[in-house]
Amino acid sequence: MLGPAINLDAFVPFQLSITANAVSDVIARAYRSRFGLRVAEWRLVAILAQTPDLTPHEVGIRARLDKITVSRAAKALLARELVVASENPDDGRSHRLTLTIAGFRLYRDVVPTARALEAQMLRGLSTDEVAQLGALLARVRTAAGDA
Amino acid sequence: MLGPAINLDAFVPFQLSITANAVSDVIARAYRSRFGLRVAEWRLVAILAQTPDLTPHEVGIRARLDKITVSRAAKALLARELVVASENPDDGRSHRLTLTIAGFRLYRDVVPTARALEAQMLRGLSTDEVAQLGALLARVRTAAGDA
DNA sequence: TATAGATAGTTACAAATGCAACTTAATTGA
DNA sequence: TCAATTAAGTTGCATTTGTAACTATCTATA
Repeated sequence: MLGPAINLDAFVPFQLSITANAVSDVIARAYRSRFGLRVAEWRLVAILAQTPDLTPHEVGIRARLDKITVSRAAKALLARELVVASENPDDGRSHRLTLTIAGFRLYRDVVPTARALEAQMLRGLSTDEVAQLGALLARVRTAAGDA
Repeated sequence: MLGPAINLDAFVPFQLSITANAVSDVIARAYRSRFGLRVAEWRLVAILAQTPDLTPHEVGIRARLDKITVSRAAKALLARELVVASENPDDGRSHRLTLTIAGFRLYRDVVPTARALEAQMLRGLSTDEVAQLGALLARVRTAAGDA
């Protein structure tokens, strides 16, 4: 072996992957079982709750989801009438997505769960440590070439 | 809305997910294109390089992979003769996995790439910050109920 | 020492994800 | 202005991943 072997447990990409998986497993199961939402759908809801009338393209940028995933998530939400699509006067290829009243209601119901799960995962971390974690992740993301 | 809305960008599970995805995209593509390995297969190789003669069950624990994923990864590595299976004298249901010479050679070839990718993602972080990130991730993992 | 229950691992099937091609519309620039 | 190129979004197909059921073996205990 030229150079030291790799101990997986000390390998940051591994740590990151297993942590994100552990967290997202818990969250994905909770959203699905309680609200019938996949994570991508939840992201759409959360984004549209803050900013209505976004195109799928704009949603994708904010949610960090590719266009196919946005398309499928939007399809599911449209079918459940949690979202409506309206014409986009600026671009005929596209349309604008907005939450319906039911969509907002769902969002309002999900938020406490989302907050509680986040709090559970961050229990034991101080406010400073949470901020540190966020900052470190942002720097890693940039270095990894966040697309 | 009861309580504040959720800003996805400030939501730790979201930050964690998009960071892990950004990192694992880069890594998965590199391993696959350069060595024909998926991430799970790479984990098996890395673990068996450190500790030979592990059962799939033991590999799964160390690699944080479920038994199906280990089974499939082992199948692929066995087919490429990067790994061999031998009888497990302690348990007839199981077997022991070990890297072949070719497996070790592959490992040796992958390590520099793995190190370089990790370094790229951690560029700009001090040694202390890397340690901090690792420690914070470990604590989040535990709180998320690392299975 | 039978036998019931649990565990290791694989296989078969279902669901989700990713890629490529397609449609429609906008943009560019002769 | 009118091709040629680019971009938004969707659909279909292939690959990947996850779930359930199954076989074989081990463990516990009556």
